[in-house]
Amino acid sequence: MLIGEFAEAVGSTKDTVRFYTRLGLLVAGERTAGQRTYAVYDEDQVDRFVFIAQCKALGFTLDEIGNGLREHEAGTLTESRQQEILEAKLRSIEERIAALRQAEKKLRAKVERSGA
Amino acid sequence: MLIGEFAEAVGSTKDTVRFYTRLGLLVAGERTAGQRTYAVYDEDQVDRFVFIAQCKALGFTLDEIGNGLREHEAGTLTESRQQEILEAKLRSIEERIAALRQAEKKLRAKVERSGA
DNA sequence: CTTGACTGTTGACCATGGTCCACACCCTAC
DNA sequence: GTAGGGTGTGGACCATGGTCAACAGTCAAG
Repeated sequence: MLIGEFAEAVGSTKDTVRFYTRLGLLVAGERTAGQRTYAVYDEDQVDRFVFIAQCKALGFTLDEIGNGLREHEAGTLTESRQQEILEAKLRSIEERIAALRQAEKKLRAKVERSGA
Repeated sequence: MLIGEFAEAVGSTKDTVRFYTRLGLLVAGERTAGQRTYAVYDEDQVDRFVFIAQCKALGFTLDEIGNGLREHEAGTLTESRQQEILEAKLRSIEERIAALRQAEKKLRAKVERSGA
């Protein structure tokens, strides 16, 4: 399908799809028409887009997702490697939570001081 | 003092100080020399910079800090207003923590699924 | 009088994840 | 043949918080 239909199918926009394609997160086929070529996306790319969206929801950046997909393509994305990546992200999330908690604690102290 | 000394005093860089000054977070005096004027910072600005740094550590953006400082200058930054701002930030921090926790939960589920 | 240190202005650049715009081409329907 | 809808490319632009580089003026020391 062409980009418009694809974007519609995954609930995104053509611009975002082009952006992901430029980043190599999605792979488009080509259809020539006159002197022009149009990008064509198949069902695999729909799955891929859904996967990307899920990873994003888990806190991965597009860059990290791209690396993961490349590892997958290269065949180096073993179970243990996946485990490793997930756990690393888990740790970084925990770190961010801890940092926010620190700020929260300080804020609470301030609120109590000025509110008391 | 001139910008270099000031930046040194607050443990920052000249570029950052200029950046904050452009944003109106810091206010510089002027000293003319020849056809040029140099920015001059006094002790008040040191305190101000320290305050900004503390706010940043609490999770406020420079924009929010600027608004707070302007309210302070306008005399509308009452105790209750401060309380309000701190509590709003507290809420937004809690929201972010909750969002990260969601991601964490999903990640843990994934880790356990693939690890089991 | 020249060198070096300091400063100012302007504007580009970094990452992040897009969004939007103009311009040009393609195909179909009328 | 022309309008309308779709598409592609290139580039600008948004927020966020700076960072860096080029160019030019100032000032003190040697």
